Amino acid sequence: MASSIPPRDIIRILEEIALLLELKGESPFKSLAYTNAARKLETLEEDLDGLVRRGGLKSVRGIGDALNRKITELVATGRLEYYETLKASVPQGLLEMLRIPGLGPRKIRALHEKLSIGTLGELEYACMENRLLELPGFGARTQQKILTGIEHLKRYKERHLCSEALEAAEPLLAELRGRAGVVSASLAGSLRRGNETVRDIDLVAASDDPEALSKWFASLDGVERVVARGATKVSVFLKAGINADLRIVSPREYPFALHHFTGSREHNTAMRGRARQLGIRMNEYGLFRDGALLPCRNEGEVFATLGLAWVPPELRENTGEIEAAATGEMPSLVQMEDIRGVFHIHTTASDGSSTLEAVVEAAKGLGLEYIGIADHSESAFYAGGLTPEDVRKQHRAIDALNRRDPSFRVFKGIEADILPDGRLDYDDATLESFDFVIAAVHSNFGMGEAEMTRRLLRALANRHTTILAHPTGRLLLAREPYSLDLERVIDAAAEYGKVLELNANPHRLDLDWRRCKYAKRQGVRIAVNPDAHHADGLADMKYGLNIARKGWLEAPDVINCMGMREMEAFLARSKQ
DNA sequence: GCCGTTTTCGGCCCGACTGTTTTCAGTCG
Repeated sequence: MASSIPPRDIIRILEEIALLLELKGESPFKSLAYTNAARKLETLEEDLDGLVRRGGLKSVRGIGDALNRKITELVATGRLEYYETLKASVPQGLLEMLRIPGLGPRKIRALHEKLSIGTLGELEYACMENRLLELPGFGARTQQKILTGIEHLKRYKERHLCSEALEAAEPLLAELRGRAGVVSASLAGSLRRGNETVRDIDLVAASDDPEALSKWFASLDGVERVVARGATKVSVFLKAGINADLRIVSPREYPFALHHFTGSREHNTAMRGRARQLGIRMNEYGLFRDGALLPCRNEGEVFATLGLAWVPPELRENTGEIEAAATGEMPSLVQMEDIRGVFHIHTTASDGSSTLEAVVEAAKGLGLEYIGIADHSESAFYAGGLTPEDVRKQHRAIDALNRRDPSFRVFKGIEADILPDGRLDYDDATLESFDFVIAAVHSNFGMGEAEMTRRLLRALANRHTTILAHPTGRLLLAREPYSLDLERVIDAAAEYGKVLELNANPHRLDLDWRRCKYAKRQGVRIAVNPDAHHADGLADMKYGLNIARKGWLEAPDVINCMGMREMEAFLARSKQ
């Protein structure tokens, strides 16, 4: 029984059912059950097909009889009759309307039932004719807000790369921290949790004069307009094209608020559940036993009060971090200071814009001990791929550099195209001449799952392959991953002792953090690679490190943490 | 739709803000 549908489509369908149920006015708890189930599947560590086959789905907490049947039907047939019937009974436009801020399922239902509005276009037109004013609960401001929201949907995407959000958020945070009267301030939300894409910027600040701070924040230079402003919360839309929410709390409340607004919601719910077991009520204002506050000076004490070790924000997704914090098994996550060298760097020899010498200097400036050059291979003519003659020339240049400075090592590598049949695009003699080979798919993305998986398995089986680059080929917010059986690819990497790349470019961040834990458990090591096309691109390592941490990786899991000598031995060994 | 050391029925996290009301419903996180 091979699945005809990728797990991410099943997750999407469950999420859509949740929204459709809300739009139909069904019990919000029923809708929540679907959202929770989607969430469970998303963080499932076992292969979904296998789980369904052995009937283990039902043992997943949050999946009962009904969801078990529905997910099984999806896996087996690729379709779900319940979903199709449900979908057909709700106009597609209503789903789109959920993306308008201030419009939720109930208001949308009213619009549909009372004014027969079924599309965004109809909604916009009705607003312009002032027809929303007829409805109870709607007024002129709501109507204007909806019009603005529609305008927005047209102008901006709803999600942002973490890199872009950070670029907008960091100056705000710096201004906040520099402001007199601000005792503490921090990023919060998905940005603090290190997610690859975010919806908005969340900030938390401690101050004894919230009114003044809120007013000042709303008037900052980067603010295009104020969305909402109350005593404890300011929401602004930035000129950078992203929303920023600032929560202002008292210094006493700060640790609790920081934890609360960092989330994730799933993590918070689980934390509250744990608190309740201990007879403690938990909310953004504090931990309370019998109504009395249990004071905490920082987040660490909040966790400690619940008998937990501090959980790094990246892990707060309720995927086992609370259990680990309870049993003293919290991983010691990899950090920038552990990084001794980086691979996957392009130079002017192919499509990079910095010379070999420039990237070497940049890497030394960052305190690295070694780098691995990996320009494109011959069949990547779009990127100026290297002919075997170009390769020999580059190797002579690298040898000269290594002779000049024995304290820093430049490894000779290549980003070799994986041809559609899974072969690498150089002959054995050329492949043999590199210290390492990064195998990568850059063409024929559209092949089916079985064929793509075979292609990657063959590339991994190649004795010259050291690292598999950007394993799924996704471009965040732009291109879906190619279809492949990633579990099998990870398993094969484990079997052949190959390294998987965690591409640190903020557009990729591929391998996905949700799969890192599985790779780690299979014993696969990860290379966090900047895929730099310019010396400045080395700075992208910070995004890759975020994701590695989010994937529970520790220094021994990441090959970049090896020192130069250890790396020389490792590469020599992997060539045999 | 899920779940159970108080429960197989009756809960399901909960508080702030907005806009429309004149005490509250809807939305959001």
